[in-house]
This record gives sequence, structure tokens and C-alpha cells, in this order.
Amino acid sequence: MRFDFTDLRLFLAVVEAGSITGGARRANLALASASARVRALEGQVGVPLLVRARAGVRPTPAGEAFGHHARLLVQQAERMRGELDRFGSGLKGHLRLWSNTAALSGRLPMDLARFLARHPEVDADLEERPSTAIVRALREGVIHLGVLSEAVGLTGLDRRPYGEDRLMALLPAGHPLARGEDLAFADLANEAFVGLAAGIALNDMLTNEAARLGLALKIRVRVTSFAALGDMVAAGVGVGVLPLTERQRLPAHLTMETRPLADAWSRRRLVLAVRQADRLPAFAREALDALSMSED
Amino acid sequence: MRFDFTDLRLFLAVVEAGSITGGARRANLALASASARVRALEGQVGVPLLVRARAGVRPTPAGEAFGHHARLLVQQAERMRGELDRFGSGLKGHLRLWSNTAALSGRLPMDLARFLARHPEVDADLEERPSTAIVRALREGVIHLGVLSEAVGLTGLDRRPYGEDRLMALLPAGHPLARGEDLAFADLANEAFVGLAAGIALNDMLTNEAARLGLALKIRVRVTSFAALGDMVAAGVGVGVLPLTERQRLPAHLTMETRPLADAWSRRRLVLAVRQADRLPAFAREALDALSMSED
DNA sequence: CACTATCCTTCGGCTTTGACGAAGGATAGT
DNA sequence: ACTATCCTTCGTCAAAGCCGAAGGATAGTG
Repeated sequence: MRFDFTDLRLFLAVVEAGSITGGARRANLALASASARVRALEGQVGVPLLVRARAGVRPTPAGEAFGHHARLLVQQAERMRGELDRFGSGLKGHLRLWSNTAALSGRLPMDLARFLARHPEVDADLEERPSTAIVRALREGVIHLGVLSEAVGLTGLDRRPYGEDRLMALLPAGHPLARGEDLAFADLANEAFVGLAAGIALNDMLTNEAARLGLALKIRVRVTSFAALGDMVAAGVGVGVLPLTERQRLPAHLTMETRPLADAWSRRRLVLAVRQADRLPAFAREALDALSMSED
Repeated sequence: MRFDFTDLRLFLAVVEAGSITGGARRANLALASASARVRALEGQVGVPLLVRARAGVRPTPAGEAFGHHARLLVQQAERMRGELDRFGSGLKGHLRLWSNTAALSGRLPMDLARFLARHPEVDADLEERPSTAIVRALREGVIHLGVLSEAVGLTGLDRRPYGEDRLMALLPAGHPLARGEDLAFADLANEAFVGLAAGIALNDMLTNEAARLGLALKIRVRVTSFAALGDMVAAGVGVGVLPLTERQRLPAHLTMETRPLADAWSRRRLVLAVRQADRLPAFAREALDALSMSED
């Protein structure tokens, strides 16, 4: 499929104007050129994009889909233009930073705000994403910095400590273990478990810890989301373990008990991760240093 | 800023290969052409995108930002290709549908699944978005169908009923009104309120209802999110009103009481909305009919 | 029923764009 | 000094793409 931005803008103008004549005028093209471009586009796609009627044209379903994507592409190009223009007027860098929920609800926004205040020549995008997506984005070079839980799957990435998040035990209402103050994972490990899908970092971590105790977790059911885990525990299926921040996101109407795990490893350390610190552009390097230097 | 997809692909290839020579080869261009294209790009942006070193080239911060956007644009174009190819092989339409949370956690997924099963020649995208965004997307023609709460701001849009969502009263723990079974808004309206920002549909609705009762709500504080509303009520600042689905999203650790409102208007009707039913493409029209016909 | 007003398509001519190979220049390792 | 890379510049040339004009289809109008 060969097309350029002139094609996209023209097509949008044509659909908006309701005629090729009108679209050509808006796109600053001669009618003949516009007609040729539309015809060429239809040749590429293989089906008509416009139905020619008496009073002009209107998009077919395929044309409508084409228009949708054309709009997205033109908008994206516009965003690009905006950002690059800032480089023309002295911008030194545009920092891309993704964070998991735990860090985003914690110190990160303030730390970043402080960095940006001190470096007016740097722009930034901060978005919230799941940890697995952050790792992938770091590997692929989509983002400069990630803030996420230290876990399996970080091999090859440079990382620095950045605070911590706690793991909580989730128990059905009235469960005997809910009474004591501190709850060790060893106490929990003999209970029936609501587990998470294999491959989720937390699941691997718990399996390993159980193995270290010489135990195999009795997983009654595996679920793929923390929401489902909450439902299962509330229904009395078994006990579960999840991060404090995820616990706080569960629906408030579920009745169950929550206790922090006492084990040292259950304080999940958050890390600031990058693909390779010494290959970062200067401004991202400075951001990394500024964030990891700031106090807890 | 003038560039085409060849420029974008070439630039990505150059950055990946680490040299213009290598990038030119991957992009099937002569070295001279590649060099000229890169030079032209730099002219457009106004700053160098590559630093020329002995062993090849590497991106400047601006080049790195350019590469980022280039990747997004190329991916977007790739998605477009994929979707349009399906039209070439007989696809009749690609339905775009956004829904608010209430409907997405209700009957919508099943209804849509049934429609798709009966219409194998139609594809669909279903995404969850806030109601305000859905209204905007409908107006701008970004999507065909929206499912959202009936509220102000729908003027000019065609709509059909599609089930309902309930409004809940949120009360601090131990609040006297928490005892009775049914709770009328008239009972609540004399309490100190935690309100929502002006312009949010729910806020306008409550203000109007209070006015009908001859009352003015005593709003102690206005907040901009349901999460903040939950915090405020839990802290004992006052009472609040929010949709059932939003109540279920509040952190579970907040201690407070929840009661359904007894008033008839507090059952918020969900609607299936379109810009103009008779201007929809045929497949979207069929989807609209199928969804609105299915039982509650 | 001829006339007119739109609107799309096609055609021939012409300008501009952009690809290419070759030559030139810079740099670091041998 | 030589060689191997790698980027840039130059002149040539073919193709892409623009334009105005002419042609054809269709529906409303007097």
C-alpha cells in the first residue's frame, strides 16, 4: 500500500467537502490531480473508497475506515511536528517515562516535577502502564525510563532502587489466620491458594518462596487479574497474595480480610530501570540521576 | 514539515543499522539518495538528527524523538494496511464502539458478541472510555456507536435506551441515615455534601433535583474525581452520590456506608447513541438495531 | 424536450522530484 | 603511507505528478 500524506489529507478533505472538486480545492490541488490520487488509492486498497453520486461523493465502508486511519495518521504527524518544532527552538530532550501504579501513586510525580522545574529545556511524557508493558517498552527503546517492581524479567536492564511496595495476604472473611498481627508466608503456604497465571512476576516469586520452604503451593484456581483474584478470595475459594496498591483498587463491597506479609522479601522493591544507562541521551541520563538521587 | 513514509522507514533503518550506508541498503535506496533524504529531513526540523562519527551515525536527542514518532507512524500505517486488506477480501465494515464502564461491565460484551457471531463479515473494536470522551467522539465521527449514561450534552445525537445504572449514596461510617432501608434523595439533601465539579453530568443532575425539592445543596467541597469523593466521604467531610459502578472501583480500605437511592431518577438510564442513525453505513446501522433489539 | 449546472474522468504537455553512479573528502586503524 | 569505511556532492536522466482543457454523465429547470 503506497500513499503519502498528501493522499491522506486530500481524502479527508474530499470526504468532508462531499465532493472531489471541493476536496481538491481545500487541499490546493487541481481537480485532475485529486481525481488521479483518489483513483490510485482505490487501486491500492482494491475496493472503491467513494461512491460517485449525482451531487458528489460519499465514502463506502472501506472509505470510511480509510478516513478513520487517515485522521489518526494526520493527527500523529501533527503531534510529531509540534514536538520537533520545540527542538528547533532550543529544546534539549523529550523524556519518555512509564510507571506502574505503585510508583505513580507514590513519590514519582513529585520527583519528576522537581526535575522538570530544574530543567526547563526538557519536556516529558509520564504514563501509567503495567509492569510487563514497561519492560517490553524499555527493551524496544520506546521509552527512556521505567519505574516498576523489581521482579523476574528485568535481566539485561540497568536498574536502581526506588522505594518499595508491600505484599498483602488476602483472606476470606473470618479466616483463622486473620487474627494474629504479623502473618508469615510460611503460615499461609499450606492454605488453599488462589493463584495468578504463570508468567506474572508475582506468581513466579511466590512459587519460588514456597519451594525454598520445601512446600508446593496448593493452587485451587488460577486467575489472570487481581480483580478476579479478589472475587475468588471473597467467595471463600482460598487465600491470595497481592500488592498493597492493587488491594486498594479492589471493589469496596467485597468482604474479606487483608494482612501485610511479615517476610522481608514481601516488601517489593520498586526500581528505576533503563535499557543501558551509559547509552542514554544526556538529558535522560540526568533525569535518571535526579530521580534516583531524590530522597525517599 | 514535509516528509513521506520512505523518509520515516529510511530514518529508522539508519538508526538501527548505525550508518547511513547500512540504512540505505535496508531501505533499498542508493547511498546518495539516503544521504539526501536525511539532509532534507534535518533541514525541515531545523536541527541535526544524526551526529556523524567515524564509525557511522547515531541519533541526537531530536533524532531520537523523530525516530520515536516515526516508529509510531509506521506502526499506525501498518495497522491501517491490515484492516484495509480485509476489505479487499470481502469485509463489509469495521465497527467502532466505545462504552462507559457501567455498560462494559454489563450486557454489552455479550450483545456485541452475538452480533459479531451473526455477522462474520463485520469486524469491531470495543473500547472503554469516559462518557464525555464518547460524546465528543460521536460528534466528530471518530466512532459509530457509543454506550453511555443519558445525561446533558447528548443534544443532537440519536439515542435508544440500553439498560440502566443505579446511583448510590455514600455516607461516613456510623452516619444515622445509614440505618434505614430505602434512602430518598430528599433525606440526603439537607446533609453537608461532597460535590463534583461543575460540568460533570452527575453534579448538574443532583443540583437540578435539589432545586425541584426547593433546596440548595450545601456543598462543603468540590472534587474532580470519584476517587477523591470517596476519600472525602470516608474522612467524614460529608455525604456524596455516585454511580454503583464507580462505587465498586473505590479502594476497599475506605470505611463508609453505601445505600442505593430510592428515587426513580436515580436509576440512570444507559443509552446507545449515534450521531445520526440514518446516515450510518449499513453495517453500523445493523449493529445499532441488533444491540438495541436484544433483551435486557 | 432542450438547456444548464454540477461533478467526475481522461488526455497531452510540461515541470519538478528524486534516484543513481561516480568522484571527492574526512578519519582512524595497519 | 596505505587502506578501509563512511558521508557528501555532482551531473544525468527517467518517472512522477501537476495543470488546463475537453469530454461525458446526470438531474433539475423553463
